[in-house]
Amino acid sequence: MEKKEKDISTEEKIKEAARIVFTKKGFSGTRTRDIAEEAGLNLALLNYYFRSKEKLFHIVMEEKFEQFFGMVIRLLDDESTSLEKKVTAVANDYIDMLLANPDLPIFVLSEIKNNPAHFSDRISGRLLKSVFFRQLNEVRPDMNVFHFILNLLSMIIFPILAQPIISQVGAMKDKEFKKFIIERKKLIPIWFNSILNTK
Amino acid sequence: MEKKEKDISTEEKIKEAARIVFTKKGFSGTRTRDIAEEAGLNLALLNYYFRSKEKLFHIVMEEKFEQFFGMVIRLLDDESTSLEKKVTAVANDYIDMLLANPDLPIFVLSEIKNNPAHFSDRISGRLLKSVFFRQLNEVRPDMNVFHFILNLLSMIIFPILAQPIISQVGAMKDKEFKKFIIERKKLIPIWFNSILNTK
DNA sequence: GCTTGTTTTAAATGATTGATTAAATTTTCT
DNA sequence: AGAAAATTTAATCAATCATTTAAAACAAGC
Repeated sequence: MEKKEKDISTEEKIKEAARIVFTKKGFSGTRTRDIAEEAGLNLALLNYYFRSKEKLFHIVMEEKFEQFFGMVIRLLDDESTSLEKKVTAVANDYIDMLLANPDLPIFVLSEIKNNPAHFSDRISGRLLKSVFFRQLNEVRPDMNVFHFILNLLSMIIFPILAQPIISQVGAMKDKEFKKFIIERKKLIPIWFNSILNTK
Repeated sequence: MEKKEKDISTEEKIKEAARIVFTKKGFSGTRTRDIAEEAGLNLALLNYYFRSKEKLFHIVMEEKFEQFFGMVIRLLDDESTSLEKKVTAVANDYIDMLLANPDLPIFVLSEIKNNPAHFSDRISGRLLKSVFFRQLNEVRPDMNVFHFILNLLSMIIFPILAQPIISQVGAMKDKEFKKFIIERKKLIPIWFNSILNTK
């Protein structure tokens, strides 16, 4: 008759399992059975709580897109911090978040690619015209600011995307890789500055 | 009784269609029917010429991995060119190749991620210990060369991965984007040098 | 403890998809 | 032309998968 309180609700268990499996395997690589199994629940419960695989996916996807873009947008669209502070903040916080969620970038990039409509206007509107853009434009009015922002994001995100290759090549073990990425927190602001000061 | 010469063989038609569909949708997102349709051929022909979806995929995947890694390895493992020449060569040739094959990077990264075993030793062996690595190490013995090579590849590859986002955000139209990427052929060697000269 | 509404389970259903088959057609060689 | 081989087609199979159903288990209020 009424909602009972458990340690964690079935609905939330399903969502959590869906987050894990969808981000790891993508929409088409995920079977609803994988999610039920990951959640330790009966398969029919997925359709009982969420009407379909698509609906459940949509919920997870919106969350993940917000996670991927939200932090970087908030950090870059801050009136109160300087350009330099922004770069170090993004390098520090964003790298930490990506290390904790290594499946996130490829998931977001893949799913936007096979269905750009997923990318809500709510997010896209905030990406352009951030304070960061204005500040960059003051320092280098001669140049397309997209080059710089893409350089920054490239240097942060790409190594995370490339980790499976780096592992497979045997270049680094997982522990080493993490140290390597954390090193970049310090280095990226330095590199970014030298790029910025190159005329 | 014997192989006949046609304008293009059925086998090659299937392979070409498989290249297109697999690189666009990945293994799990591709239905064998999609490939047959793309090739304008009957579904049964796929299993007649290639024994299964997996086998056909494997052929395409090996080709694509070679395309993705082969060029950059050849350019970087050349005894006869200087470090600077290598950077400009990679920026020029690799960007051209990626512009012609925009689906390639995300395909390779995704498929290696969900099945690292796909990544053959033949390729992985060549990636490390290229001449480029040795040359970089001479210039900056104080620093992990992986930082530099990843910076270079990041700046080249990531914007291609991000194109669907850039389009969706409305930041650039397709023509603009291409011009933007081509601009980077000139800029990346400059940036890379300033990174390299930063102590 | 009985009723009522909710949650969970097991089983089934129907659609999709990779793979096979057998017959038909075309090509190749003599 | 005619036999043999290769290619193509349509029909079908078998497995997988998302979704539905119906009944069972459970909780809450009286």
